[in-house]
Amino acid sequence: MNEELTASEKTRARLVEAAREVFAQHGFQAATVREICRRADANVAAVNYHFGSKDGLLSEALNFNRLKALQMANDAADASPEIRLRLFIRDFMLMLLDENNASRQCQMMARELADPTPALDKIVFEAIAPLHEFLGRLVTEIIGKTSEEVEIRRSVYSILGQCLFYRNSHPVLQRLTPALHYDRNEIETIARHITDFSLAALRIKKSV
Amino acid sequence: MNEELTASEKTRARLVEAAREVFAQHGFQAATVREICRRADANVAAVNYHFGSKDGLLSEALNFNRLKALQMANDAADASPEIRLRLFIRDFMLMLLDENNASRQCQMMARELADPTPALDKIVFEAIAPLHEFLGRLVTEIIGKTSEEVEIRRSVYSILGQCLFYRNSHPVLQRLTPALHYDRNEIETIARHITDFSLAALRIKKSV
DNA sequence: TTTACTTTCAAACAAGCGTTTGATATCTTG
DNA sequence: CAAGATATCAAACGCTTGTTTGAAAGTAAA
Repeated sequence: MNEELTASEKTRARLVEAAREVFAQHGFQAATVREICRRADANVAAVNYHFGSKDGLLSEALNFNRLKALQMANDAADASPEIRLRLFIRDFMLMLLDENNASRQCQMMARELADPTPALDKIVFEAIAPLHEFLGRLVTEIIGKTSEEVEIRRSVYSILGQCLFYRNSHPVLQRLTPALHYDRNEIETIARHITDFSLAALRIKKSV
Repeated sequence: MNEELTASEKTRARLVEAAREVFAQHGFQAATVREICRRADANVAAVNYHFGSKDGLLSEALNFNRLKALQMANDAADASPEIRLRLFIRDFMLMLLDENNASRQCQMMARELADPTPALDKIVFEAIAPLHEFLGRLVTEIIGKTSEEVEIRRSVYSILGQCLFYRNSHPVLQRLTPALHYDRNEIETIARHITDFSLAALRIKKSV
């Protein structure tokens, strides 16, 4: 995979990968250039040489391809909106929570949500706005087009809020139930719960 | 109100109040003692003189009385569990979102959830664990005692996740819908939505 | 008023941060 | 091979952080 890359390009790639790990784990502000370089086995000056600044590295590390691919695959799926919602929540939670996840962009994203950084605008308009619109369409399909837009939006918030809770409150949940760890089974069970909970709520709205 | 306090006690009180503002706004780590002291009109050394350290100030600033009072009042209310859930979510959201809220402990708490600090243990065991248990009892009353404990817990997470979303994702939501601002009406509408959404989902569980 | 104690203050400290520097090593190319 | 561009490195820079210091100001009791 790397045999066609120059040494310099390898360093860049290692830095980006290490940055994703550290940003996802600590958040942008708490992450330090020195730790990123330590993990990437690179010199402290490497970040500024290759990316200009810590901000530049963040921009480069942000990549929403997997999140976009997930939505496109879901749109293409030949299934009812209820089943597509179930599918999406499952895939989304796997992205959010799987600790062995190679693509940590989603985790980084979740971390940035509460903590504005110079890159928040890019995150919001390239990834979050489309994600909200995607979920809005799905919810509209489920409860029908008669609902007001603000009601659709609040339902999207209810779904996203449930999903993000497991990530945002992870340190707390781990203290409350020390045995907790997110293996694939656990994540899928959580996703099933969120889907059942949300679909039950949406069905009521539909019938109203 | 302050006429019985010595000058030293007044300084302490100003520091605690300023700390609550700054911690709630920026989070513990991003908050600086210099800004706290500036707002409290005190010298930079005052924090360490009166509280030993920034951590000590955080411990002092944390105060869960309002959150506890809210739960006790709710327990004492003579109403169905559904109505008590509605009441709680409304009061909780008013605490979480009201920008003119005099008691910012809840906002501070919400900020700490994703960002472990030395005070997280205190927050978790003095405030969050009781809050989860409180909601667990309420949910149990609604869906009946036949449900498994883990299912109750996940429903509590679904409710809390919806509530906290509006706070945790506030910077994002404000970029997505710039007109957004949380006045009392808006907060109560949000609380109503979360309650309706959650009760609809819980009723399904009840009948299963 | 004097004495002892408490509280405030400007200044400095040590540590950590992102970033810059200039020399050294490593490639690429004529 | 030699020369020029590119990449890495240890070291330092300027800044901010939480904290400490020792003197000055304020307070209270004898």
